[in-house]
This record gives sequence, structure tokens and C-alpha cells, in this order.
Amino acid sequence: MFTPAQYQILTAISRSGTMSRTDLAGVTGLSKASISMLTKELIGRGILGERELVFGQGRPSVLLGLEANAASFVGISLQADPTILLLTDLHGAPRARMELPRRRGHEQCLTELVEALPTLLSRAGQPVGPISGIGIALPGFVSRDRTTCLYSTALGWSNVDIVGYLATLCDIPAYIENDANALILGEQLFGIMRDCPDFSMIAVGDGIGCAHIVDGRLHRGHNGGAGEISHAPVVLDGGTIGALPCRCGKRGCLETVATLQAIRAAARQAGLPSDIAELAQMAQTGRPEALAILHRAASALGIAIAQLIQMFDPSHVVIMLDTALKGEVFGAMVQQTVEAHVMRRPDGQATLYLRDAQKDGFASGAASLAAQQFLFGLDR
Amino acid sequence: MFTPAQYQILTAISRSGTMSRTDLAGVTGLSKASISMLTKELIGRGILGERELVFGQGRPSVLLGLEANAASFVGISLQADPTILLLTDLHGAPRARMELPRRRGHEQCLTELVEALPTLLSRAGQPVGPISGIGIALPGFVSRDRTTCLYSTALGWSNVDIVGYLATLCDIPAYIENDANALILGEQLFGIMRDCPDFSMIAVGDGIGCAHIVDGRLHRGHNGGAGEISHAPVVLDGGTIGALPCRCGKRGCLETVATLQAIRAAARQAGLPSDIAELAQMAQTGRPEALAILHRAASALGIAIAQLIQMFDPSHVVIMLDTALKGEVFGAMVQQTVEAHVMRRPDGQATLYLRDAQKDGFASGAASLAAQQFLFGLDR
DNA sequence: TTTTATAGTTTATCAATCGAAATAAGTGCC
DNA sequence: GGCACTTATTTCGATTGATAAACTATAAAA
Repeated sequence: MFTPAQYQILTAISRSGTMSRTDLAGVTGLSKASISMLTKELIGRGILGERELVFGQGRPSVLLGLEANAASFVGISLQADPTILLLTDLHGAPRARMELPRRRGHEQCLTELVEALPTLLSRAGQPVGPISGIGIALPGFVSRDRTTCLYSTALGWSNVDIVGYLATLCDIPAYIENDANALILGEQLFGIMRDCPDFSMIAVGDGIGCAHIVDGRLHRGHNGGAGEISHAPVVLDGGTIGALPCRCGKRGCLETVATLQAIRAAARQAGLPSDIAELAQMAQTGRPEALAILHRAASALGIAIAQLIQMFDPSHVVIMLDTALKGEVFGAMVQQTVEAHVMRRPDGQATLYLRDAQKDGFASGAASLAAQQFLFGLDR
Repeated sequence: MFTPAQYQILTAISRSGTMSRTDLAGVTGLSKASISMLTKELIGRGILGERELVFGQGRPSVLLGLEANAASFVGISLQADPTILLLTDLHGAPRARMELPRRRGHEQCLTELVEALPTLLSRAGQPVGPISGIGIALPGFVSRDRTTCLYSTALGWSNVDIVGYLATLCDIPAYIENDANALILGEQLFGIMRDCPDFSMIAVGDGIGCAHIVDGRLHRGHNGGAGEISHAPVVLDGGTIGALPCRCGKRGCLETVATLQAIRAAARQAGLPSDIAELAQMAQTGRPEALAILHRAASALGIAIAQLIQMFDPSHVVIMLDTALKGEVFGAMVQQTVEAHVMRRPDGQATLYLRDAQKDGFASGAASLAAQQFLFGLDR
């Protein structure tokens, strides 16, 4: 779609919102002459637009920004039932939304998704740009070429060539990604971690997802399995002997203690309410049994994050907590454990960001898969 | 020194040893015409040379290879006392070697190193190319711009601008790096992991070093501390309560169980010989106390490696064992623990490579710091 | 010997980019 | 208001790096 130099410009502007031509020359390393030519074409194609003037000494500079309606993207989250479809613009802002109950077979499921696109488009209040890509976030393993779902317990799919199948149904390019990876890409592109080249994310919900941005790019790992932290051996005091067995066959996995399901199960067993919000409430008021359960989960999570920080040395770690866990208590406990287990470095420490999971986070991340292709080109 | 396209050529040839011009056109994506021009210049400058012909159908192709004497590099290891200086050629082969007792102050230490260079050069039997870079591997933290040693307990240095100081002493460019990082770069450039874009290394000696190659590049982490695995919480059965306290203040760190020092200490306490080779011998003949100590160390290491594989998903993990630990027993125990703790993936597993640490591994890695600059350019 | 296949070179050409000069559009001072 | 000064952006000719296509070289196969 664009030349490498144009992608440089789009990337830079997408990161910082708006930039003058001279700013662009500075960050891209291109000459002002080139920037002039390139931006002229991008403005001509409706991708960039001139914004307000910035006055200083001399001639004021003209800020350039992305035209929100130059293109739109569809993000689809298969992470949970129902499937969520989100239409976003070039700024990553949602413009329309819909839900679909999930079908079993992948053919029916994908066909319905494509058939739903016109409805989705019609729901956008304001006019939007042409759909230039579809991103899909799914729970499971994705092949290295990112066309095929190798295996997904949640969906019951194995070896489904999603990109290939969608290509037979419509001619909008499609991109798939593991759900945690989609989520972190969303944060990197349009979220709080904009422009941050080295950070990790860990998302706690019914499962535990984790992903890394290394050197500005998503680190997928050799088999696309980087970030599989659920089965990290996080043995707490008492050793593995007392720990719960995990479905992976080991004992003491993070998953057996720190997912919502694990917390609920522990609460049930202790005769406490299995509703997490209620449990958190009890903990806040000082009920020791409730506190103990949450503390166990938070400690395990903290230890896993500490291991991650030691090995990876990210500049930031984003901890996405399910809304049920939000509030001061749980987050603080995690933070405390991390701090206790990370060795001090001579020049600073990873910063933790506690965040409540957004309702459409996965779908939004999925949309940013397509946005990423549009704005940065294929190489990323 | 070279244009980006020339670096592409040098990189490709360095990886595979020799390539024909047509091969180069294939892997670099450049046209045959460009390759023709570029190689002509590189041959003219004495960097590349024509090797044997390969006959097939049609005109035979001429293999091109790096001229070993086009340049040489000095690698300096401050990892242990004495300091080791190694002179290597473009193939990474050692051509001269010397040792220096380590001096306390950084000024005296660095000055002596520079003064030793003529001696080092004179010890090369065959003539070598001009020294085009000095690489230094040091135990400790290196600043993000890789000019300064932020802090090193072993050396007793803090905030020493090594690169800046060396620039005042001689005008050969110098590059510094953390010792584990230098070691892995050596493996990537001239060792068994040539051409592998995603792998990790863990080196067990008096300390435990770890480093990662991600996407073909060294992953330093935000504060240059990626790979600090020594203090990974590796709690074994029995929980943290029984675990030894670590100098970092925590309990159950990998370092307290799996370094040579830790193994020696455990042996002493059990009334066994503190010589590791002897201990390994006893374990091999079935002495349970000796086996238990080694098993404890190997398990801890295996768990840490399993955590690493889960989080990073490297294609390979190189385990460098001190020569004292070499032999079947210890390595097999590590391997077993790793396999027990890594979750199966749908498309393959990380491969473990057990390797005996080379005597001059760190110095050789340090030399490859400079070689990397020469062959790949500054961007890597 | 002729044909065919593949490797590498030459040459005319193209597209991206640059440096320098020109132009645009303000501020501040008299 | 007018002039000096500053900074942003555009224009233009020149340069560079890479290319396609035609050409030469050199072998195996027929």
C-alpha cells in the first residue's frame, strides 16, 4: 500500500498523535524535501490531514494527523462466548459493535461473522472509511505464519486455516492472533503503552494470558507460545506436595491458584461465597479466610511477574485484572509480592501498571492487528 | 564502513560460510546486478575472496567467503582473574592469546590492557589483519548506551565510562557488554547457534549467567538486565522456609543451590569432598548423598529453564556447564527436570543443547562483539 | 557439435532521496 | 507600518542505489 518511507511517517504520527513536517524529518531521518513530497501524497490520498498551527518564532508549523475515516478495521474476539465484533477507525476508536452467539463448527462460525459485516457497518452512526482489514483474536495456538489455528481447546478447533477460509468468503485481508497477543498489541498501538518498545502484559481472567513486546515488536516465540505463563511452576510455601494438581499434569502451576476459576473454587471449598466481588468485599472488611485466598492468588501472580521481570527486564508490566478483582486490595498485594521478589537494579526498575480489563479489550486488540498492518506495513 | 546492502552480504556470508553471488541475490532479495557490483567492491577491499567452483548444469558458480585476515578483533574477558586477551580473525578463530593479572583500579587495568596489545599482536604466528575493534566482556551491569560499567561487584567498579576512557588511550573502537551477553553473542556469531534467530543460553559456573537472542538480536532488556536469572525464585519441595538465604535478601534463589560455589558449600556441609569433579565421580558410582546434592542443583536449574522456556518460547536453549560438571549425570538430570516442567506445545518443543564451557569462551565472545560491529554494522 | 541451463556482467534507466536555494509566514523591534 | 529575524515548507537539479533486460561465460546433456 505504501512505500517504506511513508510507513515510517504513518508510524511516527500514529505514535505521537500529531507532528509537523519538520518533526517528521527529525524522527524519520529523512530530509525535509522528502517529507514534503511524501506527506503531500498521503494528504492527497486522504490518509493524513492538516491540523492546527503551532506558533513559535518564525513560520508556524502545521501539525499533521491521521484522518480517522481514512480506513476502518474490524476486530473480532473469539475469546469468550458471545463473539464480539468491533468496528474501529484509524485512531482505534470504536465506531460500532455487535455480538454473535458462537457456533461450534469453524465454517459456520466464520461464515456468520462475514455475513454480519454489513450489519456492523450499518450500525456506525457517523460515516466510516472502507474496511481495510479484519483482525481475529482467539484463545489457542496460532501457526507461525499466522494463518492457521493449530489448536484451541476453548473453540474445539484444530488445524483450521482461518485466513485461507476467510479469503474464500470475502476479499478483505484477515489477520489472526492469540488472544493475549492481540490484547498487548492493542495496548501498544492505541492504549496506554503507546510508543513503548519493551513491555510485558499479564491478563488475569478465567485464564491467565501473557505477552511481550520486545524491541517494538510482538515477541511470539519460536512456536508462537511465548507468554505461556499459566503453567509456570509457582510453588508457594509448603512446596509442591501440598499444591493442587493442574490439568497439565504438574502441581503448583500458576493457573491452579490465580485464575478467577481457581479463586472461586478455593472460596467454595472454604465455605465462602464463590462470587468474586463479594469475596473481595469480605477481604476488604478483614475476613481472614477471604484475605488468605486472595493473598494466595496475588502472591502466585506476583512471583510469576517477578520471574518475568528478572528474565526479561521489561520497562513496564501491565497487569490487566478482571473487573471482579479490581479495587485496592488485590492489586496492592500483587505489587507488594513483585517488589519483594525482584532484585534491585542499578538503574531503575520495571514499572507496574495495574489496569482493569476493558470490556471489549480483546476485540479492540484484534482490530489493532489490522490497523497495525495498515499503519506499519507487513514487516512488523 | 559499509553500506546497508554490503552489510547484508557480509551477514549472509558470515552465517553460512560461503555463498555464490546467485545465492546472495536469493537471500538478500537484491538483484544479481547489485550483488555483482557490491561483491566486486568487497573483493577489491580484500574483505571477500573467491573460493572453489561448484559445478552443476550451466556455468559453475563461484563461492565467496570472508578473507580471514581482512580484519582482526581483540576480545578481553574481565570475567575472572586473570584477565584474558584473545586475538581473533574474521572467522572468529583465535590467533593469539595472553593473560594479565587483574589490577584494582579501572584506570590502571585499562591502561595495561591497551599497553599489552602490541605484545598480543606479536604473538600471532601468521600475519593477521588490522585490529578493527576491541570487545570487553565484564561481570556486572552495563549502561544502556553500552559505554559505561554501571556497577560490578566482582571488579569493584561503578560508573566507569570504559569506552570513553579507552578512546583516550587508543583509537580502535571499543565495545563492552555484560559477560553472559558476550558469551551468547559468540555462540550466535561463530558458535553452534550460528544463524539461529531465537535462542537462550544459561551458563553455570561460579555464578549463573543467562542471555537471550530474540529475533536475531541480543535482548538486553530495558535496563540491560535481561537474563538475570540468578535470583529467580526456584523453591524446591519443602518451601522457602527450609531454603537457604541468598545475598539478595530472599530465600530459595537459584543462586543458592545451583552455582559451583553453592554445590561446594553443600558438599562440605554434608561431609563430602568439596571438589566438584570428585563429587560428580561419587554420584556416578551411586553415593546417595552426592547424588542428592547434584540433583538438587540440577532440579533448580531445570525449573528455572522450564520457566524460561514457558515465557520465552525459544527454539533452543544452550546450557553451558562448567567443565567440572561435565559428564552424563548432571546434564541428564537437568534435561529430565526441564522436560517434566515444560508444557507440551502443539508444534514442537525447545531443544536443549548441553555444552561444556570453553576455556576462553568469554574472551571469544568479547571478540565477537567487535566482529559483530564489523560484519553487521551498528544497527544490530 | 549443438542445445540447454545456469552464473555472472554490462548498460541504460528509474525512483527515491538529498542539499541548497527559494519562498512562506509568522514575531519583535524601531 | 516597515524592516530585520526566525523558522517551516516547497522547489529544483543532482546524486545515488538498485533494477530489468540484454549479453557473455561455461558447463552438462543430447
